[in-house]
Amino acid sequence: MSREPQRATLAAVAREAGVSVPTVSKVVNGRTDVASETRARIEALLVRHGYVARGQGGAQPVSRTVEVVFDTMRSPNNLDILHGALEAAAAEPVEIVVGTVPEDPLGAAWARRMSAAHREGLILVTSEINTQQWRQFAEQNIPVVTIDPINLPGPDVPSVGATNFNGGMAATAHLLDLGHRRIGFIEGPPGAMVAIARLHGYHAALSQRGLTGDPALMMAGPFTFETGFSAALELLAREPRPTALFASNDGQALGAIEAARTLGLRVPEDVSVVGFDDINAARWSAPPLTTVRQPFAEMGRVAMRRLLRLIAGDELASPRVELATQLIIRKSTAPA
Amino acid sequence: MSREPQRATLAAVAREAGVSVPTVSKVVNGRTDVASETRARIEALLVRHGYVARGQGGAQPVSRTVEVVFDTMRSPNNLDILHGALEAAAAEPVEIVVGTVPEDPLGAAWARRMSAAHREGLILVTSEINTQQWRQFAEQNIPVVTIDPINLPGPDVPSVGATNFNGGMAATAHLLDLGHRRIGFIEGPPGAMVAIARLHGYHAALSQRGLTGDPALMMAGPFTFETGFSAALELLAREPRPTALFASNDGQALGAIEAARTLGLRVPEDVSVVGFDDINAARWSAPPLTTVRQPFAEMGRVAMRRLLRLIAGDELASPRVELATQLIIRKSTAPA
DNA sequence: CTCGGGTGCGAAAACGTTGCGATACTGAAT
DNA sequence: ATTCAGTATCGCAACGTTTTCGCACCCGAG
Repeated sequence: MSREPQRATLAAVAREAGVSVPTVSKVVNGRTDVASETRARIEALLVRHGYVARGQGGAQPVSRTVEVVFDTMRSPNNLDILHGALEAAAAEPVEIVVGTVPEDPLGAAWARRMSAAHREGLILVTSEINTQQWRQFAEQNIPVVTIDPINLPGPDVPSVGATNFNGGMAATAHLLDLGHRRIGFIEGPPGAMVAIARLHGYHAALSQRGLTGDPALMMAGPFTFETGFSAALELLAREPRPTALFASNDGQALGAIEAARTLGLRVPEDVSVVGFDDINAARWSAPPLTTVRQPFAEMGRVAMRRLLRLIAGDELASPRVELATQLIIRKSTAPA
Repeated sequence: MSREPQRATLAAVAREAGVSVPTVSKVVNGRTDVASETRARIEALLVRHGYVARGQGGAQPVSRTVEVVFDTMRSPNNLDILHGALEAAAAEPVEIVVGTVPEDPLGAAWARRMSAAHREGLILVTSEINTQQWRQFAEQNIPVVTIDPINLPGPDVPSVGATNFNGGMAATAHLLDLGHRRIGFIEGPPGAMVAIARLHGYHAALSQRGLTGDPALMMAGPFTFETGFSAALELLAREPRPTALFASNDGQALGAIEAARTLGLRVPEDVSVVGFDDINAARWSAPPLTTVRQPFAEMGRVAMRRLLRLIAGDELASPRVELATQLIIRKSTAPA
């Protein structure tokens, strides 16, 4: 076994600075008989070694942690969310424990475990939260902030999301402006709030121009490439063929582009495609995908900041915050 | 392993920790007269032995944590690595604190902070580690496992990677088998070990057939789409034009495809393109990218399992482990 | 009584502080 | 140029303080 772990000590600093222990001590105590150049060098090393005076070591720098829980580790969006959350947490500083939704999210064990581990709060990403869980965390005094909750949480549950409705409207309006009238819509998984909001944005943009969506131009499924592919195959077989497709996320949209290619249709000449999220692959696809950008990193930042405020005991003026989405027009859309 | 018939006892923990029974007792009872380093060591052993106080049967869930530190939160590979690490950690169970490389990674403060926070180990992803840091963590008795370290770490530093050399060879051999002879190579950032290994695999495959790489067909740069784009623009302007490009990662490869398109060249009819990593976007690109798959999730799993073994006090038979890469042939390569 | 565990206390080590002297350097007087 | 007093800088050694940990002893259950 190697030797004991050692904490910051004057001797270590002295050795590295090439001076004696007393000299370092004099720097710490603000004595004057140290050359300013030596003093500067030692002070830098003191910081680097994280030296703390022995007496006041009692104020234990107990590390603070919050937990960030994802429903899945597969969505690339989650990395950006985590990135933003990390940035915001670094300012406090608070550390982040990552996890996935536990096996039995309904039991009280989850909240108790977090309490026992001294987690100060929880950010729940694209997951479900029901009133029972919410109460359990409240009982343990653990604030919870959700990001894009799957279900519609209670009105008290703080949540951070994006303007999915506006984004859906903007994308649809963009297609309408280009002259498209038959716009196929690939819905997200049934019940997911973000998907529902996008769908309603689609409808809202249509009805704003006195149009109504054709139920025959709707397909639903999970947020996957495969869903987009198969849904687009069906939608593009409708007569008359839709001239544009709006997919509920980028994975679906890229699948739709692939489906169009399979059918011998050119994007955007024969059919325009719009996605949602603006993942990396959207920028790199052929053609580059017109899509609605979600500010994932910013959502992570905001969620963390709100959680930290809740931990500090502040009240949130509004439990729900929606960050602006932005329509990014690339090459997958063209006039009808 | 020796027999462990008895319930965990203070004496056993004390013996293994090299302290007296009373000292362990003091840790259990939260006395203050125990050095924090000693306390951390004993606490870890208590958890590992599954010690439960005599009176209360209920096992108190003391949370154990390890830290996973990334150099950047932008690489999509990192999410898969984290995913695998989480799976392996869940089995123990151990929780994962994520972080990024601190401002001053050279100072001893990092190791000391981790020790103070009772982190039991560290996984360092695509980062640099030098002898000094390695010693500092060793001094704190914090095992470190690296994943794809940027530099060539000391021979003692445990590291997990992929067979980058073999992958580079396999991809190049694939192109050679298709009849390509002028194969442009887009290198990774200078100094990165993974990039160097891929480059050498390329050279090895060439020389195996008695060929040598043309220095005029080499371009280097970061692992980005933009690097791939601009490098490919230059490479494809060479005379005679290379019939294939091998990029050191998928981002570069997708940039190269875009560059080919810009020049009016068809992929794969006019130029074949191979990437490295097999990110999602590779499957979804047009055409789908032939690439060398790295088992990122598996790398995360293996790294975590090795770290947990080091924490348990086991020795690793071999500090370096390379997991197999796999050539995924899609549609971006064709006969010359 | 034995075994597992808890605790007061003392000793030793670790850590930091301080007085003082050694050394080098400066600048002015010789 | 040399000397020499003055000063800045820093280490030595001794000292004071706190931390740490085991010994010895205690308790309670079986």
